[in-house]
Amino acid sequence: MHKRKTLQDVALAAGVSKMTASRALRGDKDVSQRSIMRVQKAAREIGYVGNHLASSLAGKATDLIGVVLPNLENIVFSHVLNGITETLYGTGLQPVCGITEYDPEREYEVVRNMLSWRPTGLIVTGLEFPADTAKLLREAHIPVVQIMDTDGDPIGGCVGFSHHQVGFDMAQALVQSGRKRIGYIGCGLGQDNRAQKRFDGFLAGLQQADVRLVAQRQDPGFSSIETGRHLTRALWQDHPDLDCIYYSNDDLAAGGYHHFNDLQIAIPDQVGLVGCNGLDFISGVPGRIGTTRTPRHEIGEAAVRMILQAVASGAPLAPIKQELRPEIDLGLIATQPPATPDP
Amino acid sequence: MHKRKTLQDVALAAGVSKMTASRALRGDKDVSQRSIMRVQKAAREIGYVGNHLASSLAGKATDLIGVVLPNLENIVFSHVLNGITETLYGTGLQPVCGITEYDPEREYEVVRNMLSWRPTGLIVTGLEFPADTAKLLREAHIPVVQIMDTDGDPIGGCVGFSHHQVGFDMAQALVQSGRKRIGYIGCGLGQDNRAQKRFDGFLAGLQQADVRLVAQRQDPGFSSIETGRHLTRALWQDHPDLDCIYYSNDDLAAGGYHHFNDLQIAIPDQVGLVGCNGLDFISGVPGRIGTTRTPRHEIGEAAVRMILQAVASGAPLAPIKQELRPEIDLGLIATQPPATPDP
DNA sequence: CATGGTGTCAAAACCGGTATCGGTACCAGT
DNA sequence: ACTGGTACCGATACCGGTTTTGACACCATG
Repeated sequence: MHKRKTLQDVALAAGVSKMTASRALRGDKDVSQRSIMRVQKAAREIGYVGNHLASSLAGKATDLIGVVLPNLENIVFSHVLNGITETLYGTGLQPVCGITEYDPEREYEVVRNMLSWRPTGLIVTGLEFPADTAKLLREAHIPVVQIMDTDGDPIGGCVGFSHHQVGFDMAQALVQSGRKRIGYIGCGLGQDNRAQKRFDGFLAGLQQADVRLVAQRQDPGFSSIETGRHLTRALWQDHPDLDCIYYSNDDLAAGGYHHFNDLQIAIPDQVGLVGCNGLDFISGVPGRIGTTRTPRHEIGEAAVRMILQAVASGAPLAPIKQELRPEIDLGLIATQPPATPDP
Repeated sequence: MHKRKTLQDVALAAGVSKMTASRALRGDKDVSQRSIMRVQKAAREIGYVGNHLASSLAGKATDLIGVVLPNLENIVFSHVLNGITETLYGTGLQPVCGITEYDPEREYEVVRNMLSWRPTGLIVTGLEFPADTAKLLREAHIPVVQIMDTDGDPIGGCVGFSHHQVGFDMAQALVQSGRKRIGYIGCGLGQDNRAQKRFDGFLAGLQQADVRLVAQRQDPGFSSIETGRHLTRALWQDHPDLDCIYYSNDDLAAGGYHHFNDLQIAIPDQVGLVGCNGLDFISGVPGRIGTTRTPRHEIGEAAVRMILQAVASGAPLAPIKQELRPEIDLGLIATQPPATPDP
């Protein structure tokens, strides 16, 4: 077994005590310039790499920010994580990421595991948690920020947007632009309650406008372009009179886009497609697919800022909601009425 | 300041010693069933959450696997990370992820920071490292696995594929399928030397087939569908006689696809598009865009297995390469000769 | 010259666990 | 009754840093 270099070794090599070496490396005061030089030189020469375990244990505070996300295949969360990472860069803090796969049990384990590293702050996804997980978060005594969703009561800080509102607004916008025969295609509703909230809001929006949802297709699995294509085919076969389809996200909408493209059905003239998230794909076909541009990167940023502020002030994070308004982009749907307008 | 519950508190509440409590919670032997029950009950009641810092420091081994990736916006690396996470799940080990943004200096910091957590193993991206970073890796005395690339000499384990070969094979395949007037579009060549390797291999493959690259367009930034569209427009304006474009990745190819779609130029009849990675988008337009399907999830899996094996055997990881062959899929290009064949 | 402040450093206590080792208590064998 | 083995438990010494405390040298001041 190899014996790693320790601070003691550095001190020995530099001819000072452990303490002085520690202070010198951390840039503490009360160390002579001469000692600093010698310690740094010694550390470099013997290839010393500090031990975060020891320093964090002794210092009672780590430089970790726990981030709990449901999934990383979904690029939405990658973007959030990126926002977090970028904002954290340079602050001396570091993100540690845990994945739950939308599994509450796994989520509990991940949160617990995070907390056992005594992080400085914690960012978790969503507002709803099982009782035991919520207990952990409440009693963590560190700043906790819940992200992505604002439809509910946060435990600590909260940054995101209302998915219900997003669905509602989109329904209203579609009806206003003249679409009346609207279908819905969604994925993973059982696991992802935010998609469910959007759908609920969408239905509420339609109802308020006195428009009925013509039909829907749902799939329990993860969303993908492929799935979007299949569901669209199925829905269209039964309801070729639709003038608009609302998808629970952009991946599915992209699948629909390809399907209608193959059929040479004009988008959005004959049928309008609307997704959610404003992914790269959407800007690849400018104006063709409507979407709600969600501020993913910004959510990551805001969450970090909330934590930084709480850490700086030393006060625990009170339940505060920060609402970031997503932006609806109907693209060409906004300007082009459906090809076969309602009588 | 709030005082966190410690093992001592649990022990006190359970009426046993700290040691017994420790053993009971970890499922060590030499503890009576009665003590186990009482300790577990006490721990639950006072809401005890272990301290990984302390246990790792005392136990001389963490349950961490460091993962160093250049970027997470790029879904390729998300997939790798997912493969790692999934394979690690249930082993008791946990991934910690660091992002370098292709910046060597930042990479050094990230690796150093990782090592300071004394992880059980380390997974890093790529084969080439600056001298100081390489030194860190060599002297880490833990299993190090380098992923994504096999064109070079690894420090420890190595899982990936040859990007040179991928480019080379694609060139050969395209020429064999009858494409002769070939252009190239790429991104971020300065930072991402794997894209550069593919390009080099591609050129070598063309040369061997006695075909000259007609033209190329490159952009220093990150790849995106938008960028692919712009570069394609630019390239096509100057060279409307191309019968094939090779893109450094699928995002760019998707941009090209949209561009030609708008122009109503037949794909792949008039111009064939080929990317790299086999992303979801490609299967969304089946057969229309060629690609090289890279085993991203598998790379993550294999890297973890290498580390697990090294940990189990206790031996340091010798420089071993594991080559995973990507799979070329030309789609319709394979069966449809270009519309205006070479005379 | 005594006094006190300042800059520099080292010894010791401590952070919250685990490894080690040496005890008890209890039972079976003789 | 004595021995030996086994199951269980706890005191103690760490792990590798940081914080605290205090000592010492040096200088300026009254």
